[in-house]
Amino acid sequence: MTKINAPKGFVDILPADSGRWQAVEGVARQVSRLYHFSEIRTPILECTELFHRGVGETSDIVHKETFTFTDRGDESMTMRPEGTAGVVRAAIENNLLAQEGARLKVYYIGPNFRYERPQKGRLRQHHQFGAEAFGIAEPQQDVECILLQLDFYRRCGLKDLSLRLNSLGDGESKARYRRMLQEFFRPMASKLSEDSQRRLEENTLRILDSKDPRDVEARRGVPSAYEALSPRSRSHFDRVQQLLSEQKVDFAVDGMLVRGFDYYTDTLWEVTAAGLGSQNAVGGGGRYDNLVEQLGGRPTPGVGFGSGIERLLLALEAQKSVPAEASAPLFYLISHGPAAADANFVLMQELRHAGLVADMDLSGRSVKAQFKIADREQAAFCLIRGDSELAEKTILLKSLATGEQRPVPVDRIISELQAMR
RNA sequence: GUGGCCGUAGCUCAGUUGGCAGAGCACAAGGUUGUGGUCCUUGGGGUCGCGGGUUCGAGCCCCGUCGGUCACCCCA
Repeated sequence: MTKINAPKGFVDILPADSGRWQAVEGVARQVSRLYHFSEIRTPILECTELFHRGVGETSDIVHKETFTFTDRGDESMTMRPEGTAGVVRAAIENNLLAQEGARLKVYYIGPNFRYERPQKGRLRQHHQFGAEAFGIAEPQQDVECILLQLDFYRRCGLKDLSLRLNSLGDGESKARYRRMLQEFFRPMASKLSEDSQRRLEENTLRILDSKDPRDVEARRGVPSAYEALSPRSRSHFDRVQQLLSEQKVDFAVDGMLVRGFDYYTDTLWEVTAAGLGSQNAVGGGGRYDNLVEQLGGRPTPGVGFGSGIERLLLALEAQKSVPAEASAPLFYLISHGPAAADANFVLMQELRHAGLVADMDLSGRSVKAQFKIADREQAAFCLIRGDSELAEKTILLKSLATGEQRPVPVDRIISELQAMR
């Protein structure tokens, strides 16, 4: 039989790693609760139309990176490439934003799918912790989302991160800036990279964050987005910065920061971290005041972020602070002979019912082998029984840390163990 | 979609001008007839990614292919 592998860019999260995932997810849930965001779980599969209307036809993510297929009913379906569009769809569909003045603060943890070539920090299935806040257009809401995201990193122990901020303004400001850029770049179009020459008409803003040296050179003296901002967008962005400063948050305004979704308006931000390789963004977000209306809801402002779990774990690993969930001590039962093994199998279940983590060998291995397993599994204590203990109605309690052992009457063993837990 | 690098034991890797496929770790048994970690002995493990070609002979050379990885594009 030929071996079957996971699809390219899809990876297993193995027992050796799942503790780290649980730790990080635990922090996400805890910090979300503190900021009074509630969990929402939306489907992984959505109608393709949602992402075309939401994320945008011209964005690369929808244009060439979606897992899209036709289902048995001839409907075009797409594995979600990001979290926001589905959340907005769900909020509209379930009338969570139907009332005037409706507010909604939600978070999610789950997988996203993008058909790309894998590299360090990039997979075809990756996981994000994200949060979205609807109904508040004030800059305070942008800042609350940023603070939530940074607090998440802080509680995970992530150091060495930097927050970059930009504003492309509302729809009119964005269109104005786009025209300014086209006028700026057109006279020197031939000096741009091939990609950027194409972008000039289709996706002008993207020229700003190109890494190609020719583009870096060409955009010297390029007008900043701030110049194109409407007075309202300008004061919104100023206020966001002011509020962040009041919170003593370090940030840098980066006029070259552009993000991949078409729906962003006004504020957008990105957090980068050390140790991630070339793909160094650990999370990013922004405001999307037109998205709810675009997807058929009542006009409702929104702002939120998404943060990559894999990249966070990579960054934590690089800085050598590996999160781990505190684990309860393991009690490993050791049997000499089949009669003791039978008795221990019964006792093991009593330990578990008493809330103690217990395990034992079920394959009749030698006592020595059982001890080796207990050691490998990092058991805290061994409970040892043979014929003589059975006769005396005792069991030996041995600490694997100190090597000390003493007999304990079987009918008192559970209360003894609970006392030292 | 494009480019660089890498595929040999469960893991990390050696393998000389083409000449009997190896080491360390891990795993198993024993040293100790009822006691782990350290130590010693022994043992099981291989389609050298796959398919062709050159050759008396290929892990090694050539062609193709698949997979992995890093980078570009783009993004978490």
